[in-house]
Amino acid sequence: MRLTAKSEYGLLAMIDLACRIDQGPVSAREISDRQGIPAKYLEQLFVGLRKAGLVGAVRGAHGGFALERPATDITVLDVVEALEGSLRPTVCDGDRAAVCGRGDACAAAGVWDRATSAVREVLDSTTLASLARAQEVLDESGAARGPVER
Amino acid sequence: MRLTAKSEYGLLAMIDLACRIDQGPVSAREISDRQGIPAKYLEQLFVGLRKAGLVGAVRGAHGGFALERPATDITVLDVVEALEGSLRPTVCDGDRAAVCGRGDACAAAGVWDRATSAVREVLDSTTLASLARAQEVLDESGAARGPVER
DNA sequence: TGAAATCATACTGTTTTGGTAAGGATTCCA
DNA sequence: TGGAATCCTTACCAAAACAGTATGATTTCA
Repeated sequence: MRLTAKSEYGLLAMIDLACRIDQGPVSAREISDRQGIPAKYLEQLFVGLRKAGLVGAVRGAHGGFALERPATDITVLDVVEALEGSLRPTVCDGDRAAVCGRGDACAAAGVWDRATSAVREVLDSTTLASLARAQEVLDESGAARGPVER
Repeated sequence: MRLTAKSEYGLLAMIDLACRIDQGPVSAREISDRQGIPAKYLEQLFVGLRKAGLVGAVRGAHGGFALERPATDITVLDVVEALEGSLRPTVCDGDRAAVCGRGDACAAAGVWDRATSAVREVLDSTTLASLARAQEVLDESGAARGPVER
């Protein structure tokens, strides 16, 4: 169970797309500028997102990416697993269970499973739509107070 | 937020200790044999556990380690944080929040926070006492069915 | 055709991980 | 008193993961 920059960048990019669903394809370059994500790195992330069926790509000039499903049907878990692989316990999974020589008869394994399930539940119950809406509200109130300090 | 072999090994060792509270100090060597943990690596882990006040050490021949508090007062979170440091989101924490240039005005940050809180809650609501008890039950039923296959 | 954009693959410097090595310090027991 | 057992400390190391960069091919529009 690991959450790295891939998840962070990927989620920012997906929220960005969700905020612009009716504007046609959005280029990776545009998103990388807006979100402060290294351009070439973001390109790689979009490969994963596309292969997972979360975004569609339009190649060539004026191309870009767009959500392939409604934002209400894409969860944060979808994004994370597209980029980081299946979200399993990093400890005591698969072969590692053999470490303690107990297999199923290991009391510790249950704790890691419950922790992973708890994360999955949080990520799976949050949709891109709700995050995009929240971000728009934040942007509006921020704009009302003036530009963001950097 | 990362759970590595340190947490897995450390928790196994602590459960081992909790199952032997009334037997005086238990040596690292003994635990490493029983749990299949590299001996010298386990020694390092005990340094962290001792500095966190979770175990007490007795040096010299017939020395070893013992729980410093009742097993009912030690949670899995205590063990994990003693070994891995404070359990915070690995994404969008501290300086990383500056990545998106939004600071507090970032909708994504809330998701990572909720995920981390969910893990903390699971780990903090599980005590060594309950795990030790569960392990003893598993060991008994396993012993009744014969030796564990390896 | 040329610019804009995705797609694919390979490379790289840094950090983390999961140990190992070597020896020192302390305590018990014969 | 001298081992032997045990914890303590520090240093070292190889492999993997991470966070990008680099290069170039391919596709599309104007």
